[in-house]
Amino acid sequence: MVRRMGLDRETLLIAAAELADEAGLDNLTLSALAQKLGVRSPSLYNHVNGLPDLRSALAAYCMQHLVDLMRDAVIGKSGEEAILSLSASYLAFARQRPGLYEAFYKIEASDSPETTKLSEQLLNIFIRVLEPYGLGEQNTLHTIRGLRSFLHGFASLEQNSGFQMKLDLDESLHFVMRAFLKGLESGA
Amino acid sequence: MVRRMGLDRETLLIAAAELADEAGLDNLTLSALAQKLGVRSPSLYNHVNGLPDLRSALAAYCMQHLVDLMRDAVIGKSGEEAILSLSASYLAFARQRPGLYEAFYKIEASDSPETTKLSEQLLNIFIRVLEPYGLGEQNTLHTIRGLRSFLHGFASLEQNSGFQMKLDLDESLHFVMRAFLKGLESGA
DNA sequence: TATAATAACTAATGACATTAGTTTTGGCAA
DNA sequence: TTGCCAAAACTAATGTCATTAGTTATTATA
Repeated sequence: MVRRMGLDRETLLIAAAELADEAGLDNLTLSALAQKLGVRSPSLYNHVNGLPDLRSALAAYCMQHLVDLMRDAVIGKSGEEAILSLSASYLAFARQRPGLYEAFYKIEASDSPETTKLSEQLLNIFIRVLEPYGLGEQNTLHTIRGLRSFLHGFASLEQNSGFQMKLDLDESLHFVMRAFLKGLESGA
Repeated sequence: MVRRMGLDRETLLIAAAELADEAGLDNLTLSALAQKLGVRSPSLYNHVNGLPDLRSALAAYCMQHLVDLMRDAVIGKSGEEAILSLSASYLAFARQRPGLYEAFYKIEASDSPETTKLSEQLLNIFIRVLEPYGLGEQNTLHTIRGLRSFLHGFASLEQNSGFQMKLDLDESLHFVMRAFLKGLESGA
């Protein structure tokens, strides 16, 4: 049952992610990808349903990375330490894989069962990590929205050179996160 | 010196912004814009230096709106009230003009003297509004990075249907902002 | 009214994505 | 080993873009 010859979806995705990281998601074209893979571009349609499907697949691929990374980041940690570790990992990933991260946040809308499932897994990590704060259901969800917004916004501004100031990025992250968590503790 | 006939840059930008709002920035093509304006697409080059220039001009146009809006939002207000008002205005704008907002954050890098100037104006509004908190220079800048990240991330997730949960968006905004500001007050 | 500048136009090119139809190839059953 | 079938590659063609070059029309002003 296993095809030995030619491409498979996995290697195609890996190459696509590399291209996106190198040149930006906008420059990930089927032409360029085909060329990188030593193939004519219509051949890619045997593995991927056009450019939209490729981008959606990249988003899922990215989310899978993020889930693994973030689970790893909180092992053996709890409370503030866990949240800070998780945040730092998130931003480090966005820095290392800018094109892949771009694919993730330019889809975001759960456009496939796979991304929906991964979204839930991400959500659950946040919920678990916030348990020690005892915020209650509603406020936990508000808090998660806050954390996701902040992390995504920070990553996005970083990518688009939105931070011009000569000021250490990690210090900014740390300062802001500590302030927010302190506000949470003091009972919002 | 004033040309009476035909297009000018202003009406072109307004039409472009409308198109972007209706169909998303990706679907703002020179073809579509020309058609909307009753003109052939090469004619647009008399007013705009290709698509990249158009998008950059839209970004500046958006920033000008934002500066005006945010200045207006804090008139007669100070402290927490001013910051909450400013945040709400920012998000309201992103909701109302999604395509225009997209142009803004997909450029962001100060790619022209105009956007650089507008960036500084935006920055100064934040600085002024944070003065009552007496955070000192460094921490003020960290805080501004936090606010910008959060607001941008929130707007971006909202636009990409990143918030699936049945949970009021304005309440999330309010909860998160209050927690953060509380954390700031308690001396980070 | 004639001229110079401006802004529209047509035509052409090249990069894409995508589709249809054809050929090649490799696993598997006889 | 041989022949078949399905998968995956290919070529050819189409249509949509952005962009450039070169041409025509129009308007303000001298």
